[in-house]
Order: sequence, then structure tokens, then C-alpha cells
Amino acid sequence: MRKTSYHHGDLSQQAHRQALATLREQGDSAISLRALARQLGVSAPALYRHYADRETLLAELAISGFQTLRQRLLAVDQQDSRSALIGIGLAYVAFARDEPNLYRLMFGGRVLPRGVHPRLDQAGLEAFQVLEDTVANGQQRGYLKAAPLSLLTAAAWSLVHGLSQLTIDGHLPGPDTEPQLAEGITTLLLDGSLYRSDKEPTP
Amino acid sequence: MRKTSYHHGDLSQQAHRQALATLREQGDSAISLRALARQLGVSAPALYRHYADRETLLAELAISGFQTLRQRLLAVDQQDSRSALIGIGLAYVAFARDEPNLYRLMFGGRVLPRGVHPRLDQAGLEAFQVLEDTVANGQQRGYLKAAPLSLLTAAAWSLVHGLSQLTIDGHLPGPDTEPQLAEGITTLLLDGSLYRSDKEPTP
DNA sequence: TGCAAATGTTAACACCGTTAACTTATTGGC
DNA sequence: GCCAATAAGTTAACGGTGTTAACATTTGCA
Repeated sequence: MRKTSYHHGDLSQQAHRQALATLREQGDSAISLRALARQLGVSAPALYRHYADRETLLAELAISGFQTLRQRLLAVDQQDSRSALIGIGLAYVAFARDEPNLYRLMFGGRVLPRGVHPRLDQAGLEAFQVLEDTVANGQQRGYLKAAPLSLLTAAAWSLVHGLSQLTIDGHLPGPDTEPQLAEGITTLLLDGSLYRSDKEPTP
Repeated sequence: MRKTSYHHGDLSQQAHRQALATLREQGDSAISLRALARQLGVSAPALYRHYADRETLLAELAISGFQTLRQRLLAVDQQDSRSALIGIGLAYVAFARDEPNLYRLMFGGRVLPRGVHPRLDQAGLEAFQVLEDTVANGQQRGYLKAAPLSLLTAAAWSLVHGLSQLTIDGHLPGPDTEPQLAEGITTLLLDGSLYRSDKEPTP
């Protein structure tokens, strides 16, 4: 009664799985509920028993994306502040490079606006929290300036997010200069880009 | 023979105009060739005399976006290096904030991939060039580190692009903290975020 | 004047997301 | 163990989309 049963039995999960595969390979615009249903051997309206609409399905994919991004950031060694910060930056960009289509969906903006899917907003915040905690930790240890936490965090996030986006969209000249580029840029934010002969980072 | 003539006479430009208006108000996904033709009082296939397909029309909009972004960056005062760099950063983020939907289209990535519309790629490069020139100038004047130009430029671009994207998509906590945030962050990249008591920027 | 090119037209194809109305299987209470 | 409620599927249909083919009209030039 597995194959020919009226009820599919595992449609929700399999739809998520298949949609994620399509997303990875061809981007979010290639995800069609009808095609998805076809691939799963089911009628299109059946999917509406599990997802309110197409956008909700996409939101679900983005949520799982934020969760794995968070896991990747949590896995970074936090021994000393400097390597923790650089490590976070590298891990962030590496995730975007490994999952460009998923990353684009997560930060698409137009396709998944904030304030519509609460669980999505929360998943994004939780990933962001890891970065903020690392920055706060660096401040407490006296490694980072006493500037407002929100400012430092926004700067760090902007930098890695911008670099990720530009990298996966091919805007940067040498696309294979990664990940030295990520490390160099992160270092630059930490040390500053001004010319000076006297640079002695106070740990 | 204006209104009832068989030939429209100005379809290409008016299509561009109307599509840009729709883009600004509702985002690129709201642009439909059929609806566009309807609004212009013309049949849908007529548009194909002027644009190869929908994507080409979107590319045209993005091109004009890059051109006005370039103009905005060129208008920044270049008297001294520091204010030029900060000014470029502010102008860049201001553009994104003023034209969020246009900006998203320009850097969408999935909807307008690079390497497909040569004129679009070129327009993007030309805007980028202004930023690079400013950075190179700062180096020549001895204001910026002698690090590789591509590294410094990529860092600056990543920062302003990331901040723009996060801002217009509402990812940053206080959305009205702009544009102090942009200035603070740009300053941070210039001076570095490390704690140190001796900071004397060498001009 | 006449013919070619430019620029419109209608009809049609193959998709899409979504809803309504209906059918079948599963499950929990008596 | 039956049987009603519910969960999870079905087909049919509506209105929308991008795009192409085949045809019509206007314009501009030789």
C-alpha cells in the first residue's frame, strides 16, 4: 500500500526535499507547485494541504537555510576574539558560496519580504544573533572598540553579506580569489584601511 | 493621427517609462508584458518588436539604474580623500534607499544573471569604476593603505552594498537610524574597529 | 508609384497559482 | 468492531502569464 495508496503519507517532507533540490540547482524562480506535484506523482492542489501557497513553501526553505547557516556559524572556534571574528566572516561567505541559490532566496527581499512569515523572521534573527554575540564577546574581552554594539555588528554583517552577494553574483573581478579575499577584507575592517606606520592592535 | 493611428510611434520609450514606474512602486515581479501592453493600449506581442523578451526589458531598466547610480556617485565632492570616500558611501546607500526596487533588480542576480546582457554588465562596471577611482585616488594621495587596489575596492563595495541591501530589506534593527549608521560604518572601515588609544590618521 | 521594412494585429500554445466541490483513507470514541 | 469526524487526496475550472506564428497596416525610400 505504499506506492498506489490514495494517501501519499510523506508528502510534506518530500515536497520540501524536492523543492530544495530544485532551488539549489536552478534557483527559486524554477520552483513551480505544479511541476513539483508532477515529480512527486501527486495532483497540484494536494500540496495546499501542507503549504498555504507557493510563498509559504519558499519561506520554509529559507527557514531551513537560516538554521544551517546558524549551525555553521556556531561551529566556528571562539578561542580568541580575532580568529573568531575572521572565522565567522569566512564561514558566512563560504555558506553563501556553497549555496548561492538558497542564499539568494534567504535575502531576496522582494520574494520573501520581512514581517510576513514570523518564523522566517525569527530564524533570520537567530542566525544574526551568533554574529552579534561574537562581536559583543570581542568587546567584552577588550579586543574591539567600545563603539555601540549595533554599529559594530551592522558593519560586520554588512561586510560579509555584501561580499557574499557580490561573490555569488559574479560582480567581483577575480571570482576565484576566494577565500583570501574574504580574509583580507575582514582583516581590513578590523584594522582599518588608513595608512599609518604605527599599528599595534591592543588585545 | 495620434491616438487612433495603427502605429504607436513611441512604444519603446513609453514601455520603458511605464515599466520603470511599475518597478518602482511594486517591484520587478509585478512587471508583466501583457499588463504593460494593456496600460499602453497596445497588444502584447507589439512589445516584442522593441524588446526580445521580458528579461531584456528588465535588463534595460537595470541599465538605466546603473547609469543614474553612476551619476550620483560622480556628483560627490572629491576635495579631500576622507570626505570623498565617506561621501561615496553615503551617496551609494542613499540611492538604494531612494530606489529599493530598482536596486534589487540591479543586484538581483537570479533574475538578471551576469554574462547574458553585455550592456548591463558594462553599465555595472562603469558605476563600479567610480568607486574604484576614488579608492585609487585615496591611495595615490597617501590617505589609504598600499594594500592591493582590488582588495580595498572590494571591501568598500562589499560594505556599502551589504549595508544597502540589509537596510532596504529591513534586516537592521533600527531602520530609521540612517544615515548616521552609514557614516559610522564607513568610518569604521577606514579607521578599523580595533581598540587602540593611539589613533592619528595620516592624511 | 510601388515595394520593402517597420510596426502593429489576432489566435493559439503551454504553462502557471489558486479555488471549489468532491472522494477516499485514517483515526479515535462508543 | 462500527462509524462518524477529519485528514489528505482527486478532478475541473478560472484567470493570469510569456511567447510564437501568421497576418495586416503604415511608413519611407528608389
